Amino acid sequence: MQMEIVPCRSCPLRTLKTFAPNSDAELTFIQGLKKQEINLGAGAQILPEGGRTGELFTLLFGMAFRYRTLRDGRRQILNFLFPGDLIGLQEQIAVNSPHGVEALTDVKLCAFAGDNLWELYRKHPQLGYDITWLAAHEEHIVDDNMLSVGRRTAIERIAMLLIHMFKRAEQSGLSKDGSAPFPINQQHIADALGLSLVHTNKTLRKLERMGLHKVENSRLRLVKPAVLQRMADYFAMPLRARPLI
Amino acid sequence: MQMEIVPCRSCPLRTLKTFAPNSDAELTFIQGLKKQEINLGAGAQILPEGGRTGELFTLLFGMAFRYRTLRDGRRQILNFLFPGDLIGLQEQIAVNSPHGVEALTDVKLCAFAGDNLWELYRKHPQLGYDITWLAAHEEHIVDDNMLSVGRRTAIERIAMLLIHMFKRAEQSGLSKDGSAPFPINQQHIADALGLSLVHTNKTLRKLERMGLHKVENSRLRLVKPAVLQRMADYFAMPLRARPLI
DNA sequence: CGGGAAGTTGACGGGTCTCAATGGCCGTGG
DNA sequence: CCACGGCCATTGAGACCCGTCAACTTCCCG
Repeated sequence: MQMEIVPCRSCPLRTLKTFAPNSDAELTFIQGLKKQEINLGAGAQILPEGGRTGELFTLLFGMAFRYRTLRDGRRQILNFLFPGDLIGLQEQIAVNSPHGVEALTDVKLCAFAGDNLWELYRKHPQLGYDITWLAAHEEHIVDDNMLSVGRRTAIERIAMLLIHMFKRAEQSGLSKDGSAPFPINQQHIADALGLSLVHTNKTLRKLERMGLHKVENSRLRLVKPAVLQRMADYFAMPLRARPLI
Repeated sequence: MQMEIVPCRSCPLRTLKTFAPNSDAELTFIQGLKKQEINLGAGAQILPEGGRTGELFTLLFGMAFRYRTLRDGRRQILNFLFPGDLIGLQEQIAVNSPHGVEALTDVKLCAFAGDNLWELYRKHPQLGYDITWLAAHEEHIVDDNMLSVGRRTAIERIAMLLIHMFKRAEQSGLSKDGSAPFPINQQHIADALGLSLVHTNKTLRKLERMGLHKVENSRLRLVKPAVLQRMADYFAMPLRARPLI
């Protein structure tokens, strides 16, 4: 899993138009914050639920998800994480991490010491603003999921999840030839949508039989995106270019 | 509804131990940001869903809620807002407000011009950090609700909501004599928990008949908080004193 | 006294859950 | 090379939680 460390300046993510450019001074500073690069395998716990690491990560490569569980094991996936997403911000405000983060694929993380965060705000206010932006953006995604889980029917929820995963992968430069990586199983989908595994399977198959999407080799293809969007009452908001720390 | 404007320095909220103190310079700066004080009646739209005001508010007095709706009218309440909560931060990252905010009681708002936000980060990085804290904290609350809506049963959800509302009111200095303001009707509860109105009513009555709580005169009293907490698998995280902008 | 909003209750139907069994795929070890 | 086990996907049957429909009451306020 070990690979040479990439300088922030030539981070491959920065070539994507999804991300806003940073000044030279900012890049130098970010590089200074970077403590190490961490590679983990699929299934690894990036943050333990209820634990504490004090570290802050940026996901550089791969996918992951945030989750919480009840004592009897029921699990709720809060949102999925894509390259460029920040991990561990909520830990900064609480004594313990309120949620766990688990890798879906092999991942590469950029690790910062959490106690450097204050220095960032002081020396580079723009980067502070960017972190707020990322926090607000993640909340927006959770809001989206909340609307699904609370008020959409099972078939609408699944349609929504398919669209959402596809769009996010596209924005992260992960899709090609009209298909996006889809490294999750039906249990993940069920836990993200507040459904049972069995009902998730049946609903997913129904959509597939209707010819709206296809999953092959852990890749997702939206065959009739317009129908899916109508079904899910999907509406995307235009966003600023997102910051990358 | 009009009342005289309170200087931030003598804001009654600042006497609560819930909130972290600010330096003199910060208070002066915050006072400078303050554009006006706005009073609205119960039921007023503070932020229109899908609209745009560009303003940022702090809720000084009263309660409100954030929500999103589907085109056919299904509504999901994302979280409830208490004094000290920031309103409109997500608007800063998007072209339009992704959610609506509605007043539950008569409210008093402290209005800032949204485009001053950048100045705040530049001149008072600590306040920038505080805003990130508030954003992360609100996300944590939405995470909590997400776990309820996705994975708790109806009775567990309602127990959770009762505990949560009570604790939040306590922290905001709103409770007295062991009872907290409860300015919401059963439709609000249903929309917050992803339940139907009828089922919410039946479940709420069941808890009341079990003698676990009481609602009288729009005030909530937890009669057997320990039982409710066990029922809901409730666990509160210790937090830093929260910032107040 | 009238009317509307909110709460309450019963009956019924259905969407979703649970239980259970089967098959495919794949890595491992004999 | 094949047997085996484990993970995942799939499917059917039946139960139950929760939604919908509808009627009625209570409360408040004009």
